Amino acid sequence: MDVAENGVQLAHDASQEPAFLANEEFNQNSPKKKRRRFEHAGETESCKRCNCKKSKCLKLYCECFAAGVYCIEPCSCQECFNKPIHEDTVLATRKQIESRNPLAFAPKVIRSSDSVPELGEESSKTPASARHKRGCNCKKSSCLKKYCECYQGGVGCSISCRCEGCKNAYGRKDGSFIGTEAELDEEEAEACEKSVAEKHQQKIEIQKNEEQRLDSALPTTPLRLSRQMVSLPFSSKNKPPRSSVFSIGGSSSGLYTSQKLGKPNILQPESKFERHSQIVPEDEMPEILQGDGSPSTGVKTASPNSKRVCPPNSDFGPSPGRRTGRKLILQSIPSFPSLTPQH
DNA sequence: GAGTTTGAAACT
DNA sequence: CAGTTTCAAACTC
Repeated sequence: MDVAENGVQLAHDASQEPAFLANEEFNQNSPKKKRRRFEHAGETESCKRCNCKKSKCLKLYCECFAAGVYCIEPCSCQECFNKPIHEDTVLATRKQIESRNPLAFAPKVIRSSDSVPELGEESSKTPASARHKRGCNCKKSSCLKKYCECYQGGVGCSISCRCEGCKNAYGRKDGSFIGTEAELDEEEAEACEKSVAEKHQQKIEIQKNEEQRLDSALPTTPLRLSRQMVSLPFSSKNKPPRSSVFSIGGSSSGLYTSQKLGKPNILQPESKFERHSQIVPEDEMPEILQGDGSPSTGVKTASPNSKRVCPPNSDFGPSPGRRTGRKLILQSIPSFPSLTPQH
């Protein structure tokens, strides 16, 4: 039924709406440019976008919407309402969803190196350095495919999962770690590993450095925010920064950021995340975690091929923003900023 | 590329 | 809260 309608009622609240994405209006309704995920081919620029047909991109089914970003050109969605033009609808809908589930837009994968929200106990058992917020409910995939949100996020299953026959390579529900991440790396590890395995194993050092910086700022905050969906490659290509370049858009970071600083952050106790988004100068640092992070550090990724895959949510939640080339780290954006109950 | 499978999200 | 339906991604052919 009408999602839009329902949402509208709340719309007035949207007045606070932050800057969503910068945008103009991109009708990408053209079904022609169907571009699935980054599959194998165009990992370069088209990392991933949604392909919604019925949800109008106003439900969590839509990855863009779920991630808190507007749909942009590469999307192949139809009847998309997840655009700046329909800002109020989007915000209203989000509110509605959040009212139902406050954590709906929170990062699904929570890095719990040290601070585990609630599943603290198992955190010690699970090897993975992160955990899925709600846990999966897989029955047939054995948590070995991307159907599994835990697996997809590169994290192990935890007791919160209700999966059956869990074989999650990143860590099973029962705590038995399959151990060898090596296993992973054969497969798509290439993709994810960059975020996961690699991180855990090789780049520990770098990670430390980085994390110190980032984490220090946000101890508990999921980094998922660091979505670097920048399509900067245009810099030289001169591709018109179609509004869609959400990201650095100056005012908008790509997420529907409502920067109400005083908001009660559910996950983030500290309300002081200013949007000092640390933007990594792309000129200098193309990709931090990417693997090729910095040659100088020497800790580079082990992957022979420097294929940069853009994991949907490598380690931080499904981020539509793939690390295309450079990354913009906005650590400050509240994960589910958008609409916090203003009361 | 079309069709199938899968599990989250949404709905009842 | 549990069962069912809807949905879009992941996957297979």
